[in-house]
Amino acid sequence: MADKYEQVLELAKRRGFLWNSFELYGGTAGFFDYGPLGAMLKRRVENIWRDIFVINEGYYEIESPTIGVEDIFIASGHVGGFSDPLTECQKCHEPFRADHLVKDIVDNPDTMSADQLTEVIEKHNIKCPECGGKLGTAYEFNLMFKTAIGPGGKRAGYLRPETAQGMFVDFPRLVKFYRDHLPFGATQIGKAYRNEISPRQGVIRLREFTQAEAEIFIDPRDKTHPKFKDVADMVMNLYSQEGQVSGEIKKMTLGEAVKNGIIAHEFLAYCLARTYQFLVRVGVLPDKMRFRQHMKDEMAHYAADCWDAEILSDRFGWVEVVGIADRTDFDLKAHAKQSQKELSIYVSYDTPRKVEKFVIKPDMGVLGPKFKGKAGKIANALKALSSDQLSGEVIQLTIDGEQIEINKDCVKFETVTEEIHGENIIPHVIEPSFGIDRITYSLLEHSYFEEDSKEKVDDGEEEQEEKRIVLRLPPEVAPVQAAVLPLLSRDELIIPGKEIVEKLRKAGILVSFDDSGTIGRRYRRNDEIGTPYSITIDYQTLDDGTVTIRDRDTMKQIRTKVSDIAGNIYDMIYRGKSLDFISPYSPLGIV
RNA sequence: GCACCGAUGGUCUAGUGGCUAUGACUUUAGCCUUCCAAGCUAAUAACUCGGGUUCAAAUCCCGAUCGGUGCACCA
Repeated sequence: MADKYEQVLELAKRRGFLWNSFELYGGTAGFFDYGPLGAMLKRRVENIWRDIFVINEGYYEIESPTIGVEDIFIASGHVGGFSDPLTECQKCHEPFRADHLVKDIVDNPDTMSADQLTEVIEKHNIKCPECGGKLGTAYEFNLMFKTAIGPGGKRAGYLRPETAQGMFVDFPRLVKFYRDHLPFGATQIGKAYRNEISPRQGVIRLREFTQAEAEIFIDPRDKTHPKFKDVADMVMNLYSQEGQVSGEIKKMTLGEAVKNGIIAHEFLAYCLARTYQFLVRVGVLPDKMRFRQHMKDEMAHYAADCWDAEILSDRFGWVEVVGIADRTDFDLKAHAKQSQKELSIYVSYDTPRKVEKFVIKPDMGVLGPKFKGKAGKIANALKALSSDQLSGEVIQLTIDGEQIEINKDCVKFETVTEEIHGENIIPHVIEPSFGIDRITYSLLEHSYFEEDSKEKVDDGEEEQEEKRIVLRLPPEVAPVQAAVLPLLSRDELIIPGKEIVEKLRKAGILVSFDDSGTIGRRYRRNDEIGTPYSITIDYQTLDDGTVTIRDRDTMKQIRTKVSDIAGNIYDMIYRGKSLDFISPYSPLGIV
């Protein structure tokens, strides 16, 4: 029994959406090509993402290299944490974590190299816990693809396992670009790479995949969102930590969810809303979508809250397609530590704070000439003293082992009240991270419909049902936006058809032309790839300059003037107008 | 990575240790055709790869690759 995945993938393969990569050479698991229609579809999905996050939210897109230097991934934890030392039983071939096997024997197995672990295993004669067989040499399996930068292989480079680090690394530049104001965000759409041990599930788990990520830097003291009120009434399927215990998905508004503490704060909830809008706009069915909160033990230790957008797929069940996390200041702190640079931003207080401060002012006019080269050190030593120590007639100091006496006249001190206007803080990061490939696949699956066509052919003995395959893609993401079809394959219809093609192309519409076979067949061919509108040229076109536009989903047709079609098609694709809102052409001016 | 199952034109599939390896759909060219795939004529196109057994292998055996399923893995 063919399931939907099989049906969708068969269509995707046949019509040029998705192909297994390197098929010519036998293929390799974990890699997919986007064919002509798939690449266009994916690009349109990405552009809608840009429209929402870059244009509307104002989080500019950057582009950083797909190869990163080692320091980045030491800081991010991918070099250490993204790999595990494995050892395999030689007899039953079961793999085990080498460090786990020796943890009762040595103190810090997780800091040991694979060679050291092998040594320990051999010395203590550790056997396979499953079958008692001999264990093989331990090796590190890191999920990052490693390469060498430059000749000699001295400098390690890694293909990035996520795009996020690019935004973190550029943080100081971004702060300047956004002129020292929080919140701000930067986004990136690009490839990431993970050398999965055994990728399965087709396009769901890839070794090379496209991420669209936003890193939004916010003030940790204020996690509200100015536009939250616009989305507070949106109803979502929320599968919270509690809900997962009781197995209950709750429909509720985002306003309620924040108020009841189910979602940690407004900013995160706002990101959920935008994610929902994005997914629906590209063609994911709202009923087959939910937001699942990470359980406490599932969440990274530093994360304040984390929600995944999940999409229901026929074969794979609920598939994570987006992760939305409050990563706090973890990433910036990690890079600050690794790079030895301060990664913070100055923020002003609403009202300046008054702080009492004890100020010591050594009189350099006296100290300088008297102590010459030592004057600087003496001044610093004086500044470190407390008011008690400064209160005597003579102050005793030890500088470089030498006793020095300073007259109290040489140093002034006082308590002053200072106004502090702000401070350097490390922003928190809200990170919505989208798996574009999974989303693209999901919307294909959600758009895929097989319909029984109304006519059944009675073939004498057996009755055959004719089915129509339709991809009900939102017009905005459909790769081919309109098809121009002469009713009959005759020059007098083909020539005006080709003129219409040119006209639509000039209007920026991706259009195909097809004059082969019967008209019905051509409609079906276009239904199958999701072309939303078909324009048919018939003999009336020659008389009065009108054509019909056929709607993919309803199969309804409407007649309109050739001079109007570019505008009409554009409005229907990009402005959400439906066929019903196009005024039909009538020679008498009567509708 | 382990175990089990599978792999035949673009798609779905028939088949057998032995002549030019089925069929349907698709596609292409042409005919026909005034609106929803099924008319006519023709054409293109396949046994996953490597090794072995054999006079002969797409078929049997072994291995690899890819795909599916279960286990492990999925920061």
